[in-house]
Amino acid sequence: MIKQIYQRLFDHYGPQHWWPAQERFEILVGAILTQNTNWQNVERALHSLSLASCTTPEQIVSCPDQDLAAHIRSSGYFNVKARRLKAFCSWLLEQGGLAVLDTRDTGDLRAELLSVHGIGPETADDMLLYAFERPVFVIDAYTRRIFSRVGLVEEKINYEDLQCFFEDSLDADVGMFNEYHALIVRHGKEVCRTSPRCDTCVLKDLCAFRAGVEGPDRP
DNA sequence: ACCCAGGGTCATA
DNA sequence: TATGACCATGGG
Repeated sequence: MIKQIYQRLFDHYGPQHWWPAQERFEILVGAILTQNTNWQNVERALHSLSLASCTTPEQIVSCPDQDLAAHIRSSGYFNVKARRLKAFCSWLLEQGGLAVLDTRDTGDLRAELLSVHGIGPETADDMLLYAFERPVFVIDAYTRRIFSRVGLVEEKINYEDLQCFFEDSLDADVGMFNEYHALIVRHGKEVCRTSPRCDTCVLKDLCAFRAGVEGPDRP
């Protein structure tokens, strides 16, 4: 069923070409900036960082807090995210850079990322999948919403359990994990929002909701 | 005027 | 361990 849903989303939306960034470090920065934030606002912040020549770990750690916060202003939570960016960049530098981290075991790397201030499970997994190209399935609010709505998992399922649900059901394929998560976000943005609009949904027949009619076991 | 967005931390009970 | 407050901009 999980593979069939992937096929349907892919057939309907096509390839999403994620992560929308050019350099690996930009992916890592974007993963922090996009926390609970629209990607369009993140792009402005990334552009602003670029204009300010604040595009390397060294430049970010040496940038005054006030200035860094100003550069990423458009991405929201700018004081919080400025501190998180600095924490991540100083960690990255003390680890010896990306090339060193590339040699690390995926499980160890994930645990170390989670130990950095401001990096939680989703941000860590974004980094692991899209920047380190490890076969880790990214979970987000859309994933939980879509897959509980089609009745495959409980609505309150926790992050790790939902992640295992995907990773146990699918081949560990980085390219497919990349596309699947991107498709879930795309689908979530277009159709499956907080209030169901299943009339135009590709997963219409699977969803507990129907257009204008509630499912029998749903409030 | 509302609600939401590609979360995470910290303080409380 | 489990909720709730908090962070904050920009678009619909």
